[in-house]
Amino acid sequence: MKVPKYYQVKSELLAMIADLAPGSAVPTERELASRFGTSRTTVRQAIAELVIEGRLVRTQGSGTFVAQPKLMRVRPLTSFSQDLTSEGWRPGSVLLGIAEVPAEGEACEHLRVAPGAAIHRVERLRTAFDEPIAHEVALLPRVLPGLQRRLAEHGSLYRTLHEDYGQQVVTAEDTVETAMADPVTADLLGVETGLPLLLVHRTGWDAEGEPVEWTTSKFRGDRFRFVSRQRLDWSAPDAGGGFHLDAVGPEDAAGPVR
Amino acid sequence: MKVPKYYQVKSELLAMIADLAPGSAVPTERELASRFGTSRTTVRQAIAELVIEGRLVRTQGSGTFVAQPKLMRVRPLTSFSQDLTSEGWRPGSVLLGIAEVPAEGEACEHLRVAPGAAIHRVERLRTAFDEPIAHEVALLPRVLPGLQRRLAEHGSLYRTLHEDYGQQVVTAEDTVETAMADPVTADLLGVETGLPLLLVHRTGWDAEGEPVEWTTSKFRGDRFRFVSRQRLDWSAPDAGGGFHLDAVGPEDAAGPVR
DNA sequence: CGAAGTTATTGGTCTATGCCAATCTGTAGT
DNA sequence: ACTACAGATTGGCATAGACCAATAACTTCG
Repeated sequence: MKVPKYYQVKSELLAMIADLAPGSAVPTERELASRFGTSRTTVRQAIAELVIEGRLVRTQGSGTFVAQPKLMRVRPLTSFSQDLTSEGWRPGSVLLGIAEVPAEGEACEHLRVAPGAAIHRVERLRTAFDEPIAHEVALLPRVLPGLQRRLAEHGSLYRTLHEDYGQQVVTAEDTVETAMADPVTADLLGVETGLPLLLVHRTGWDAEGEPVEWTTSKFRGDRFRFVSRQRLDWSAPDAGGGFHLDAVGPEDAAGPVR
Repeated sequence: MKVPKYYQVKSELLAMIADLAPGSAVPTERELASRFGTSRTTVRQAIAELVIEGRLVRTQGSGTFVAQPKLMRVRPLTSFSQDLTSEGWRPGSVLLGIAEVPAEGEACEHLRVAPGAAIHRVERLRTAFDEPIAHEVALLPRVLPGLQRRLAEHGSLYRTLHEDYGQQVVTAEDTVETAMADPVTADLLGVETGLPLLLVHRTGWDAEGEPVEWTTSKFRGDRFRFVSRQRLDWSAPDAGGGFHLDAVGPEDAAGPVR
C-alpha cells in the first residue's frame, strides 16, 4: 500500500516524540520541513493529525509541544432494568481472519494471561446496509477447539461462546474515545485516512470474574452514535452528576511505514 | 471573533447542501474555488471538515456528494449491579449562565413540552485539574424558583434538583458521537477549531417517566475516554453481541457566519 | 453489439511562497 | 528594578500551480 509523504513524516515525528516527556518542545515547522526535505505544508498536515490524536499541542507564536496523556472518565453506572425492546435490524459481519496467536502487550493485562500464551484472535468487519461500519478484533483467552467452524455455523461470537463452550459474558466494561483512521483501517472501512473514529474497547468477564474477551472496535465516527439507557443508583455519592478522573497512558497510534 | 475564509466557505457550502438530497453531487473543487473567489486549497479545507462531520463524501475521480444521515447504535443494556467504588477525583465546574428561555426545536421533543414553553437553561464549563474539559448545556422543563441561588449553594445540579425540588433522575439515556469543535466551543475549551469532540446527549427521566433534563455536553476528544461497566442480560435475544440500527436525521452543524 | 483501450475529469498530494497574528525576548527609557 | 516598546520567531491562513491516481465517458476495434 502506498504511503503518502505526510504520513511518513507523521510516523517519524511520532517516533521522535515517543521518548520525550509531556511538555517538551518539538522543532519548528520550518525546521522540520528542511530536515525531512519536504515543504512546510506537508509537515503541517502531519502535525495537524497528531494534534487531533492528542499527541501534540500547538501554540501560535510559541511552538509545538508533546501533549499530556489522555484522561479517563468513569461513569459510575449503578442499577439498571431492561426496558428496551429489541426493535431494529441486525447487521452483517464479515470474518476477515481467525487464528491462534501469542498474547502480548496490553492484551495480557486485560485477559490476565502470561505474555506469549496462546489466545484466539477473531478479526471481523461489521456491516450495515452492506456498508462497512466497524473493524473489530476480538481476543479470547480460553482454549476453544474448532472455533472457526462453530463460529461459521452460529454467526454470533457471543452465541458460539455460550452454546458451544459454556462461556458467558456477564459483566462488561466498555470504553469509548475518539481516534483517527489510519491508512489500513481507513482502507477496510472504505473511508479516507484521518477520519475521526469511535474507538471502543470491551472487556468481558464471566460470573467468576475471569476475563472471557477483550475486543477492540473502530466505528466510523461520521456514521455512528452510541446509545445506552440506564437506571441510576442514588445510594452512590453524586451518582450521575459527578464523574471521576484518572490519568492513563496513550495507546500507540500510527502504524509502521512501509 | 474573526472567521477564517475556509470557514465561511464551509458555512456557505453547508447552506448549499442543506436542501439537497443525500447522494446529490456538489460542484467540483476547482469550480467552487473560482465561484467563491478563492484557491482550491481553501475549498479543500472546508470540504475536509464537512467530510469529517459526515455531511459530504468524496470519491477520487468521481466527485463530492451529499452524505447519508448518521446511523445510530442502540446497545440493549439490561441488568446491572453496583460494584464500582467511587474512587477518583471530582472535577470543578464553572457556571457560565443560567436563564429562563422558551423551549424550541429538539428540546421540545425530549422534554415533552410545547414550543415556547418556559424552561431553565444552565450552561456550565466543566473542568479537571483547572483545565477546561467539557461545555455543557442542561435544559430543565420544570418550574424551579430560585434555581440560581440554590445551585450556587450545592454545586451539583443533580443534588440541587433532588434536595431542593424533589426531582430525581431515575432513568437516563446517553448518546455518544463524534463532532468537531466549532469556533465558539473551541474558544471555550481552549482548543483549536476542528478538533474532534465527544458529543454526549443525556435525557433524564423521573420514576414516573417524565423528562427531568436534557443535557448536551461537548467533551474534548483528545483528552477523554468514556468508561461504563455493566451487567449483560442473557434473556434478551443476542444481548451484547448484536447491535441495532436505525436512521436518524443529522443535527445542524456549523454555526452562523459573522 | 460488445469488449477493450483511450481520454478527459475529478479528487489526492506536494511544492514554494507570502503575509498575518500571537508570543517571546531583548533593549531602551523611566 | 521595572515598564514599555520594538524586533525576531513561531504557528495560522491563503495563493497558484504542478503532477498523480481513480473514475467515468467516449471511441475504436473485433
